[in-house]
Amino acid sequence: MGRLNADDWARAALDALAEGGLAAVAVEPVAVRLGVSKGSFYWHFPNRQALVEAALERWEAETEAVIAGLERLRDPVERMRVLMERAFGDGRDAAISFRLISEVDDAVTGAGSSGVGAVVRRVSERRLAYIRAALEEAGQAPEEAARRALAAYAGYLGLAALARIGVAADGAGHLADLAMAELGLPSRSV
Amino acid sequence: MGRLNADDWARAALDALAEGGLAAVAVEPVAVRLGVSKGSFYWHFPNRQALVEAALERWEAETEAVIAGLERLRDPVERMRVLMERAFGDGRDAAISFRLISEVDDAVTGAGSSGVGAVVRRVSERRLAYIRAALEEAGQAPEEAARRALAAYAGYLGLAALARIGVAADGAGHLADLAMAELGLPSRSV
DNA sequence: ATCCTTCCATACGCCAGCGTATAGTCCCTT
DNA sequence: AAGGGACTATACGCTGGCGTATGGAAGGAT
Repeated sequence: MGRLNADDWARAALDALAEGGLAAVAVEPVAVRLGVSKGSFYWHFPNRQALVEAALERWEAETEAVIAGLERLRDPVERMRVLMERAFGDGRDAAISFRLISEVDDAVTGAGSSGVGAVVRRVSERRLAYIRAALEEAGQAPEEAARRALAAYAGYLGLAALARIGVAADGAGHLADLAMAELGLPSRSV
Repeated sequence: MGRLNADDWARAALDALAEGGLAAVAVEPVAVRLGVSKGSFYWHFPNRQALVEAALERWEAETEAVIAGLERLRDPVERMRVLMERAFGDGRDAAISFRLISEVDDAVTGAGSSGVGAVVRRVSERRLAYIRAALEEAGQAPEEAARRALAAYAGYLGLAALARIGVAADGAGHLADLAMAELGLPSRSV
């Protein structure tokens, strides 16, 4: 592992975030993870805050990438099925999402000092809006779509949390089917 | 606020936990919250770990108290309705629950150094088992009851998370009805 | 071959929180 | 009133993480 660039640090920071939460996105620990000293870090970034922001940026970009990938599917039901299977198959994103939300700066909705709140809120809304849109495209009334999207995404977050402590068995396909049912969509091709 | 006892500290620690997560259950900050210096703390407790455990103990006891209260209701459907209204009306317990889960010691399922994992797992299972039992008593098949209980509790956690960042409007009664539907139970007296 | 840019290591000062030691203060008992 | 137990304040050393300063190495350009 030769020289590093800012992106290597951002990637490692996101990994640390998934594993240990925001507190783990710390300069010295991540430096150890990269087998390097923090002297390297302060070359690429001005401070720790910038590292956190870089990790969040990557996370947000991943959401956009997933959505962009789904857009190639014409059938909204198919899009949701692929999304659910992907969502419940991974676990990494759910871990990040959940941790981020729970660690949003103490001031509940207020403009947190670190700006984490804004990103988390933006990404959450984006995902909900995307699911809502797909459900409406599939023929559901706006109100019903909103309700189901919220229930499904909340379930996604909660399930990830429970899976993390080993309470919910994380059978991938099984959970995806359950989520599809909650969305009011058929699990297999009509 | 005269002299303090260990219970005062435990109560304050649980408050801190609800607001700022495990990291906020720190000796000096809680001392400030109590308007006292940490000299007091180390008289009542041997170390910080003991304070965390005391807070967790209180939290677990609250769960048992709620269950004990529900047991006075004969109809399982009624029990669940009261539980859901209480659950979605408060928000404090949900905040504690999902923060605790998300902050369980980095080693995912492993025996965490602080023992937080064990308590969280125990409480989560207890709640799920209680809901499952009520659903079965209400006539649902074991498998269905397990599925619905899990979905409802996961939704509870996720919704609390989303409400925290202001994404899900937290209309109390509305959410309770939604949860009852997810449990496959009627929202109002038959 | 030398220089300059890029990247990294080491050493330092700083702060917050943990835990300890020590010296109180208040109140209750006798 | 004197003594002792219950509770608290203050001061200290220690650790981990932040940020700075400074001095290299490594490799391409000339």
